[in-house]
Amino acid sequence: VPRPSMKSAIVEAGRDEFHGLGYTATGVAAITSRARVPKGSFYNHFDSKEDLALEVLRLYVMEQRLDILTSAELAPLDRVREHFSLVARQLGQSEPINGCMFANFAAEISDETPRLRASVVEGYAYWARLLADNLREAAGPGSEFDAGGLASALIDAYEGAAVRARASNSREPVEVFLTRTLPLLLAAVPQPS
Amino acid sequence: VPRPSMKSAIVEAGRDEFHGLGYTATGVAAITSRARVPKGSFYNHFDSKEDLALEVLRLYVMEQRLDILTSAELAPLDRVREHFSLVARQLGQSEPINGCMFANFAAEISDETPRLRASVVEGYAYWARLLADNLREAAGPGSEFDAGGLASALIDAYEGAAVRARASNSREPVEVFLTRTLPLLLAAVPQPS
Amino acid sequence: VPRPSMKSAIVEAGRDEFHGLGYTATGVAAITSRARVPKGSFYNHFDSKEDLALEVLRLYVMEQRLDILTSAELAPLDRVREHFSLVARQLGQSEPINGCMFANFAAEISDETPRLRASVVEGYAYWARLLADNLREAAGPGSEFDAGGLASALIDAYEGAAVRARASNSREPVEVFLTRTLPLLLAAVPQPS
Amino acid sequence: VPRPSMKSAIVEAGRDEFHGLGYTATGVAAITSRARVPKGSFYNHFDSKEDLALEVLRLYVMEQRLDILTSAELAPLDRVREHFSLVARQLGQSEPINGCMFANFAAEISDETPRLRASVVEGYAYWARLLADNLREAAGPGSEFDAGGLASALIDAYEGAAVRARASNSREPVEVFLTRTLPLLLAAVPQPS
DNA sequence: ACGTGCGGGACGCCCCGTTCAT
DNA sequence: ATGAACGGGGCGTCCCGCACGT
Repeated sequence: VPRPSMKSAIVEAGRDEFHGLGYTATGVAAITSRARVPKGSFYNHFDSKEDLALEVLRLYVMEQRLDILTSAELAPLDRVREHFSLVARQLGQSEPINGCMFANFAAEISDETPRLRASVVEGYAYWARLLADNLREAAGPGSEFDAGGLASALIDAYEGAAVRARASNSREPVEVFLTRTLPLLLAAVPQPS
Repeated sequence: VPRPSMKSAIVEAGRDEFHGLGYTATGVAAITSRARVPKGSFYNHFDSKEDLALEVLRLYVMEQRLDILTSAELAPLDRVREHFSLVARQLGQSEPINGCMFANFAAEISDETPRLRASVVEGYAYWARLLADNLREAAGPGSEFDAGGLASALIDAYEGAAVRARASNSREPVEVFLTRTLPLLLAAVPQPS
Repeated sequence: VPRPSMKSAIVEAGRDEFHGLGYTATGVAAITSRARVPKGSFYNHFDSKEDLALEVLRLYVMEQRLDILTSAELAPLDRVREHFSLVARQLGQSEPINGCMFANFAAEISDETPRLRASVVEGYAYWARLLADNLREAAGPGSEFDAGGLASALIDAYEGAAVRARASNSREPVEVFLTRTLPLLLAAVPQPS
Repeated sequence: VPRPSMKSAIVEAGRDEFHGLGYTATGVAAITSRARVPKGSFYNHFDSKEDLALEVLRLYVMEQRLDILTSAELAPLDRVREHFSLVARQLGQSEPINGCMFANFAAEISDETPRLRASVVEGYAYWARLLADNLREAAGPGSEFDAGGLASALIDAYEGAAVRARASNSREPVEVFLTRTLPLLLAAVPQPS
């Protein structure tokens, strides 16, 4: 069986088109065409283009190396470093550089797509929670420390690098994030004595 | 002198629509409707929607408080702090929060709009240059210091906060940036003894 | 009985509109309106207005009484006479007189519509070939005779009458062609002794 | 002053654009652009695009070598031969071949442009009258002979060759007309004994 | 009972021929 | 004499629903 199912083909095609062109600029026809699926068949699997985007975002979260943030084999801060190192390198590998799908969606979101907005916000929250847990663990018990704020700061810095990399189609922002921003921010984690 | 030009009305309407809905999702009809001009008048002033966006971006740069970055009355680092404080506060004032236009465009850019991409990249470069000049001046002569890298880091962090604020329609990312990220990054500027 | 497709309605409406107003002056909206189909349905069946015109031309060829040119019951020259008699009479029957679709398209053709040009040229060549075959057969074997040239001359004379009839909305050019030009040109066919 | 006046520049530009693209496909903007004339200035000189076309047609008649048809130095039939020889050669010289403007307009004409139709019909009638006069003179007094019919036949044959030449962008129809059709038709003129 | 070709109308960006006010 | 206003329309595409065919 060459294709497991038509639905997954649509999801993959939608993911790639959304990533490259953006949500609004991507048409349903472009998705079904890329997926080699009959045009009218789209709405058997998804109620709307927005529903497909929701599914795409859900899978995108699972593809990010969030599992590393709970790895038992690494120290908390090493998990964070390794996680960002992997996703940032991955960000700069595609040609052209399409940025982070969360940032791209976040920039396109408006009141027209409330479920998309909710999904993005939830994704950010989930990501921030995982990061904050590690930061808090690294700081050790008893230390007064806004782990949530620092987690958000890390995400923001990464997302900003992602959009700038997309716009310039350059890996330079990725390098800046990894060598400059990430170490500076992680240095703010109080070390247990 | 012919009739009073409606060009400025078109530009303002375009700026607001682009900021709120995004470049792709904004139709020319929505722009002319908001500007209260007939549809056909649009193309007397702009050859295409992309050309209007270029003009909107050009004006957006001029509206950002970049002048503060060359203020003679402030110390270099204070200029940077004041600049980001103003633009970040401004970012969080609109209702809903529409983010930074540069980040929004950056996330929508693809090979379909090469002139838009060039304009965004140029805008980032100009901004980074102004920031780097101040950081270098603050570090003092003779100090080994990658001012350009730190300037890019500052921009990335701000832009990431902007997109997250837009997605969540929340001022929290702005606060995180001002209270967390900005001080941490500026602390990396070496102080002249 | 298959579901009544709207494609044929579109083709017929396109044929009539093209014939009456010309290719450029006919809008897709006018076609769909005459065919009583929604606008978006047009592009389910044709990729462009030019593609519809190609189909219309194809069918137009089939509607011309070219079959008479291969009739087994007539002598070669009688086939030619009968063919032109039928198409010329048909030309003058519509109200108003819309001319020959080939001539009309030929006059509108430019580099903007290369496929249309190719189709018209091919149609002329096909027509000329059928005519030349009859002329050659009428001349008998062994006679030195430019059948192709005379076939083109016949076509040209007919097409000229068609455009003049269209312009003047008069049947007079048709009569001139049938009573004057056609006999004179056919008299040039050498008779086998 | 490089240009005698703006009006003549508009007329020349209109003539060339109409000839190349056709009346409907030619926009007023294309005309003023080619004429290097301000766009809004068009309607100072012409009440409408149709009025410009009327003027273009009027001048087109004057540019055809109709004067030869009244030349005192040639025999009547030689005048006709020379006239068609000149206009046909001229027809095949431009690159691409744009056909005869009369035929092109005739094919585009509909009830939407009644004045254009009247002008084309009048032009044909004038042309036919000049030709018929020569044919009648060549036939000599007292001969029963439909000079008007033959003149129309000549025009039709020429016009048909013109449209076919335009469509195919080939000089072959011109040659066919000159070497085939024209001699055959002129042979029908009765010679005075 | 499912999967899809086609229907369906609103809308995309852009340009039309024309008139107005300066 | 002209640059802009003006509204309607150009062709093509949007996202989506329906009803038929297997």
